Amino acid sequence: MQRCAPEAPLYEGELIEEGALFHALADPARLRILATLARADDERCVCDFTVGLALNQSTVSHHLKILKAAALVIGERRGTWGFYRLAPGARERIERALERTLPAAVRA
Amino acid sequence: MQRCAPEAPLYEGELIEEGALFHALADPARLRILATLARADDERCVCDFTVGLALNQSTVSHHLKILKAAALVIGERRGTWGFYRLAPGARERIERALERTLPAAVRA
DNA sequence: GCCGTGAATCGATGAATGTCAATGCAGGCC
DNA sequence: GGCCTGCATTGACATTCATCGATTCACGGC
Repeated sequence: MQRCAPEAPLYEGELIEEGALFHALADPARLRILATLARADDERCVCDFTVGLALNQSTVSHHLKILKAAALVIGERRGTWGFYRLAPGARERIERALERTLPAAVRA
Repeated sequence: MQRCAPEAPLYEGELIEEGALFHALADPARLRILATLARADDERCVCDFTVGLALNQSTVSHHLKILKAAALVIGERRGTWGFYRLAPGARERIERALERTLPAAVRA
């Protein structure tokens, strides 16, 4: 392969963390969970999602685990029920990841 | 299963399109391509990515196809070489998808 | 036309993922 | 204690995906 330009290094960052964060957002079921929590302003029971999404209970639990691993939600268990809420600063973390990838400020 | 609350519908939108958009961002190689294009302010040759990323040429082409399908980049072929640039409004589309999912304005 | 070159496409393969059924676990209630 | 209930975890399975090698395609130069 011959070069079409003398030199052209590309962005050096690895963006592994950003990829993992966006990956957690790459599923409609997880997005609906996040959208619901964002509009709730308080916690929601796990059974809400089991009923609302047309998904098995174990599948819902699986998605919640992924969202928790990505630090987008926080979960708490009280008695028999489990409650989840949006993690503080969840949107800000996504916005920062987006800013690191596609800076809004036009380049030099 | 018994309900922990009398009624609790969840977010009604399907968020399929948003999921597909975030999926395009859910890979470090694609993020590096986007980050490079965002900082370039003009087009970049495909061979740049083939050299820069430690990936096969066909793999790079595959990722570029995904980014193009997500309308995040636009590609053009001039002669033997192929050139890609960031699609106008790419960042805005992502921000709107984020806004639909996690509205910044606090809820009613 | 015939090569050479860069990029796109095809086919295959191994890994990761979403989903469900079954099981395990912790807490409440009798 | 024994049982029920809601959630988490495990195992299995089908699908999707990232990656590569080989092939094909489009263009330029001879």
